[in-house]
Amino acid sequence: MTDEVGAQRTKVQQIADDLKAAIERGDYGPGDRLPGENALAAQYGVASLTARRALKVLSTEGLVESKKGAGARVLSFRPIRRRGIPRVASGQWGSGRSIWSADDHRAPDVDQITVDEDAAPPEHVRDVLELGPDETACVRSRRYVLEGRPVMLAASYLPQALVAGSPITQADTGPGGIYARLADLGHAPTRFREEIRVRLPTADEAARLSIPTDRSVIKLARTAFDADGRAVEINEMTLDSAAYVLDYEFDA
Amino acid sequence: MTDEVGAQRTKVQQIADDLKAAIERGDYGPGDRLPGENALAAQYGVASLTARRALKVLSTEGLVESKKGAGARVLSFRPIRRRGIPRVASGQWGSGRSIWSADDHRAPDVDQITVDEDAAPPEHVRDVLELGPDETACVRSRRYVLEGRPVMLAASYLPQALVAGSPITQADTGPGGIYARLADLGHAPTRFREEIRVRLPTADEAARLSIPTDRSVIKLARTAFDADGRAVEINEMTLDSAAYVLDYEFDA
DNA sequence: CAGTGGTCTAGACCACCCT
DNA sequence: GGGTGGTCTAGACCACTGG
Repeated sequence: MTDEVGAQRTKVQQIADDLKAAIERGDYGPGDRLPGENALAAQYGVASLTARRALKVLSTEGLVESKKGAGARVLSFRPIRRRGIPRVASGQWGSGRSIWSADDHRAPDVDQITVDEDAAPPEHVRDVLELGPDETACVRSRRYVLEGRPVMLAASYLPQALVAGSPITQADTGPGGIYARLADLGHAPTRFREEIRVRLPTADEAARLSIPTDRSVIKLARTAFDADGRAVEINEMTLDSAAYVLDYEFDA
Repeated sequence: MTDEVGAQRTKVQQIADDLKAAIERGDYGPGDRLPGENALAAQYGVASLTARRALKVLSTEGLVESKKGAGARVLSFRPIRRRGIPRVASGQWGSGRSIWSADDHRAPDVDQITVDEDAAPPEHVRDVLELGPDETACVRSRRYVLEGRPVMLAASYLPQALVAGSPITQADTGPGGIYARLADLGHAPTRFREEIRVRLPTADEAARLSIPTDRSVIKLARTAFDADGRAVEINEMTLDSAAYVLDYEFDA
């Protein structure tokens, strides 16, 4: 007996596991359509709602994409590797193998770009940036799309008083991006903190990322500090949790 | 107009948002029982299944705990901050201090401890540890429980040939833990890589963590390299995604 | 033992896709 | 227009909790 206490499978899980195994075996390749809920219901002798819930599991996990009129189609899943700490002297360590295969080097498209002056940024942003009661923030928002698939939302907050008049308030920040411009202003980032949480997306996040509402997103907040220890930027990122592998490499 | 394309709310979302707002307002404090599905169904004029799905959203998010005979009770949510980098910095593990004391100030209990010789570790573990076809791995598995709530599973893999006969193969590894013993063996970890993924739990993981099957877990794989660049340990952690904030701090 | 949530069935209406 | 998934209703049985 291989029964595990508490690990008893429901019908939904049974069917979902079967489908996953079939995909893994290659019975269904990328772009192929899985059996519909009615076909599955007939095949397994269950109600169609039960079959649907099994399909829903796969779409929540990001293995398939379910569209209304069409069926559930298998996605070609190639996670993106995001290196949190830039490589320095990578030579000998570059050969260390990683646990999960994932891709680098694919440049995403960027759209939905907005640059605004925000008089009322979130409270935690005000706190970390140490904004006075009348101070505003410069907010740079954008969306990253890889191979037609939205994978990340990002919103950078900077003290408006610090960046007013600089290219940071323009759509195009020039070579080197925001950090190079902060350096021009005498506030080059020297230290970073990244904080990671996982939660369900808001309705708006789910819509902009084109993910089901029960697919988790990774909230990744990076704070940049200048040499004086002042927080000069907060970048709040929202990642499709099925699309990313995060990577941090550091010395003891 | 504040209409957002694709952000239209379903009844389930409406009810779930109302309940969340009520909890946030303090209408329901930690330990309080939310209205049952029948009460909600009557109150909103919807089917009980619809009300249940709203409650399910909250339990997926970790705001409440739903038990069969009892209702859905509000949890006191205090996420654990796990500092990725200082917690393994040298000096922390040489001094007999436990790794967890570098984290929050709350020390978890550890149970479900097993130490085994595993002849067939997962393929990616074989690869990274560069195990030969006949080599085995030492697997140290345990579960961390904080304030009665399971929050993390962990399994460390080490080359059996490297650690055979050392305290690493014992339940109690002595002061400083695994890393201090690896240092005794001349393979002190000098560099670490942490890789982070998010996915749905397996039935077994969900059972051991006592979380619903649709609550995501964070898979955190830490690889430790010695001075020669050899991978000497892989620690595969499985975190309740609602219980943790991960934190990485580093210089530019 | 009454009430609860967990799972499942049977069937409905709608919006959307594809042919 | 037929088939699909998304949402919802109405009702059933079971396992478990609590008084």
